[in-house]
Amino acid sequence: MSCHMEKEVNPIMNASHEESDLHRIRHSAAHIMAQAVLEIFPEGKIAIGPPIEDGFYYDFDLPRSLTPEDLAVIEKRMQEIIQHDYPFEYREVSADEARQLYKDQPYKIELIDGLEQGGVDEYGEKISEAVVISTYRHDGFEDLCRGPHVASTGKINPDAVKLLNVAGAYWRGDENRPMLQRIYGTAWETPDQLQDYLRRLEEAKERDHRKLGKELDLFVISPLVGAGLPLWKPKGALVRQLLIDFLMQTQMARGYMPVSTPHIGKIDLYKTSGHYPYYKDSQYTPIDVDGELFLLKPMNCPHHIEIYRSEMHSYRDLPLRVAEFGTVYRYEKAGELAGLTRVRGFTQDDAHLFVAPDQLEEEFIGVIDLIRYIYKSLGLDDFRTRVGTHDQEKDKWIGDPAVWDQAIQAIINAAEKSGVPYTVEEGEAAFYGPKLDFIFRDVLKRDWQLSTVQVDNNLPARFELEYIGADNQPHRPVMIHRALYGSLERFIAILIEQYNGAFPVWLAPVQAVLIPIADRHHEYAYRVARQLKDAGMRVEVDDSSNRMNAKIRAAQTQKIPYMLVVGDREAEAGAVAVRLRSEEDLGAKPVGAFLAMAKDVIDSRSMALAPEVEAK
RNA sequence: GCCGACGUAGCUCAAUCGGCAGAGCAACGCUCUUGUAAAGCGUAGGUUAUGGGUUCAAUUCCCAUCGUCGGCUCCA
Repeated sequence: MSCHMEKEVNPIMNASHEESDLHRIRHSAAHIMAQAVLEIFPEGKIAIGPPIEDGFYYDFDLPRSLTPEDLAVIEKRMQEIIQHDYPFEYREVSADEARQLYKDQPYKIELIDGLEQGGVDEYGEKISEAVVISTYRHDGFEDLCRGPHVASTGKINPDAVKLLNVAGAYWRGDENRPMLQRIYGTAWETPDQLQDYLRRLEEAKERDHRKLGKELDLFVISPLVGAGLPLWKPKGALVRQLLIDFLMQTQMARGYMPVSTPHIGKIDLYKTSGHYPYYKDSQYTPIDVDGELFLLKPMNCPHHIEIYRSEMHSYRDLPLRVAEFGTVYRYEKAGELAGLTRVRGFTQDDAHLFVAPDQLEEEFIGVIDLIRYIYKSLGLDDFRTRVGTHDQEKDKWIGDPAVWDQAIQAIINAAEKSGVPYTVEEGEAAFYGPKLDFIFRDVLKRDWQLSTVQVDNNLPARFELEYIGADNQPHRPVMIHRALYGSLERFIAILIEQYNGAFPVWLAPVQAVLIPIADRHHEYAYRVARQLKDAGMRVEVDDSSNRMNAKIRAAQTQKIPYMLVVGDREAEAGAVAVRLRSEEDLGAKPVGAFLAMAKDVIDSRSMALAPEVEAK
């Protein structure tokens, strides 16, 4: 539930390309790999092996763990099989024939049972009726499969296939079932495409926020403090603070009011809210304070509600918007932690809007507008939105269906009027109400749910919230939970990767570095630095004994937007020689002219470093 | 939590079969006073993640713990 959870959307595979050549190649490569593995481990059991985005995998139950050396052997054997150019032969079999064929393969038997009963297909997806059971055979290997495949193994380019890694995976994705070994591979039409893909993987590694965070001194995670509890170093904390200030200022201009609440609260608070005990598993053990139990807060909403309840409200007060950068703590299993994207303590840019029911749509429009403004300011333009509605069939939601329908309609109307493209996805709602999520696709083509706007009629009821209407009667407000950055930690991780560490000037921890050529230029460099600092810029002087070239290299590595070289000529002219991190040389400029240009770039939150120069 | 890999100086990495723990960068000192991506020389820096075990001898082999990475599961 949520008060906006940081939910991550995994890379989505586009299912509509089943018939494509790449799909066939990858599916066929999976079969060939399974053959090669079974040749090495004749007693091995095979599970499933589908194509996926960028490649394929196959799951095995083997007598021992696979090593990287095994992968090399398997890959070599795959290439031989490919070169033999065995045809793929399709045939249909009855369930009994299939069971006979795979009598030593318990996972296949389970799949066959599923196919026969019309329950689930070989990928575990629901199918409505019994399907034809088919196999594909090449060389001596016959696998249960609906296809399609390439005509023969030789249609695959042996130099465009590569096995990548081994990983554990539960059979049927169920943690109560056996852990299998999954081999991931990638396959393309040409060796060039494979090389491109491998290069993309390398690039992703270079952009990784964990690597850049270290190199740029943004944050550190200390095992002594604890896993999943990041520490912000001065430069990272500065970026974080700038993002907080930007959003808070923007929000206040739009009628939000800042509030601030503590990190713990009585367990009774969460019992009233309904969060406890249903979400016990992701909460930490309660703290005993003089015999009374307190929880580290896993969400901010109950605290905010108590602020609302602390006084009487008139309909004239609504919408009432309270906002806080609130740090919450949630238990994540050790193996799930990852850099800043999955942590145990994180800060939400949380806001709760208390509105009259008839204000819902308009308030939603306002939130959508705010989100789009912030995204645009940060250069995040590749996103889509999703209206999450309740699952019609399951009993996973609470409340009056008519109220749900009203809320969904309000959200859709707001999306329509705002002109944001959206999809409606059943079953994606919070259990207490529908929501609108903003899903951002990053430079590495991964999808992340960033912003979420959720309608809640449940908490107002549980806490018996009221406002006095124009009719002098008490009425129940509707709550909107809203997070824009979501988790500040995750958001900054995404920004670091999006910018590849090169923050726009207004966000750059150091905006300019003065590079004196010789010691005799230090005094002038300090004077210019003082002038820029007085104007509000974040400036450093590199007064090390290094050569100018080394200073430039250091600044480039730190992705500092402006390098201001000062030597005899500049000192005499009252100028700075401006080099941009994008490697453009703007030449010498009077200090005042540089400052005016930089201030303009900063104040406008421009993504570019200078007018007429492209963002980089 | 589960499967697997890994953990050596602040950072990036070496160290043959179990036989004296090393380099580059960074730091510090000295020299050089420099014009758009790394000047030269020197100094210092280590309980090889932590704890235990095997051994004449452990960075190396074994066990446990902590942490990281790739996945799986989970993500209010």
